[in-house]
Amino acid sequence: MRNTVAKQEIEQLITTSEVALSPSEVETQLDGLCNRVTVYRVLERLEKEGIIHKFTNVNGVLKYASCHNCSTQNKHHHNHAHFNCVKCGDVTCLENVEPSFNLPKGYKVAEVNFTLSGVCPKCK
Amino acid sequence: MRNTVAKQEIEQLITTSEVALSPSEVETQLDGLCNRVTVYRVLERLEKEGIIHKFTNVNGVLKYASCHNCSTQNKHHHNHAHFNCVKCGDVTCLENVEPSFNLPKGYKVAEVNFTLSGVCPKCK
DNA sequence: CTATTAATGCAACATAGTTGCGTTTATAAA
DNA sequence: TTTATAAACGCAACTATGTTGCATTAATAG
Ligand SMILES: [Mn+2]
Ligand SMILES: [Mn+2]
Ligand SMILES: [Zn+2]
Ligand SMILES: [Zn+2]
Repeated sequence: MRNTVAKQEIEQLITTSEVALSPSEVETQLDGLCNRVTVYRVLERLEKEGIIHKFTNVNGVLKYASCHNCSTQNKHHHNHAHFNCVKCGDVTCLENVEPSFNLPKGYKVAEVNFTLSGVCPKCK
Repeated sequence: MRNTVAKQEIEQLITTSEVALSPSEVETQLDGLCNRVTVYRVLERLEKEGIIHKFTNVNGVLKYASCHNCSTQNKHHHNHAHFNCVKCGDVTCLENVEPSFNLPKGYKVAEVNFTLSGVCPKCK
């Protein structure tokens, strides 16, 4: 994995962001630093390295946020909730909120996507 | 709300389906009965009437499934889990699986999207 | 410094979903 | 039964999101 300018900038952007970002939001904030396609590819790379994680927002749009205890070795574990505020539009990780649930016999879970929408504390 | 052919067929299709359907899957199964745009519009109408409910699948694609205790009066309540089998591709409602979780103070939840992916009992 | 190949840019494509507008048709009133 | 009305529809055009192939550029190992 080469340490390119695009990679550095995008990593910086996401790890310092308070909110989760979509590829198009990343592209906008980079303001022409690199091509749209490169944004997608770099985000994919960063995810493989365990630096960021992705999830599908309530509306179906892909979002990325930084990881806290992941790496290429330690596989991603992101069963935590994500919250989408309908007022400010912010989408944030709720790292400490993990849903508990009981599946019927026979289901084997690989991935959990738990997304909430509503009003965040800032907008309340 | 007028009782059109397209509406009847689409309602039939979804309420008798064992799995949740995306607009394009509905379109395919209708085999040219109506326009693609009409599919989207009818699905929206059926949802407003409390006949079907929608959710965002793990991959971000919209899915619809029939409701069991909803109506225009009784608002939608669909906090139940949805399961996406990575082998057969089926997406199903797990009506009896509702996640429990504790949010930090100040969050007001409006919608819950809880989607699981993995292997279903049939494919195990 | 040079060779290798990962990473990039570009163009073209694919899929999902939306919008405006003129036409059709379900329904209720005459 | 006929007619008027607006809900529903079809079509075309558009936006957003994401992907792929291929030629070019540039990070890095030797
Ligand atoms: Mn997260
Ligand atoms: Mn359901
Ligand atoms: Zn907010
Ligand atoms: Zn299956």
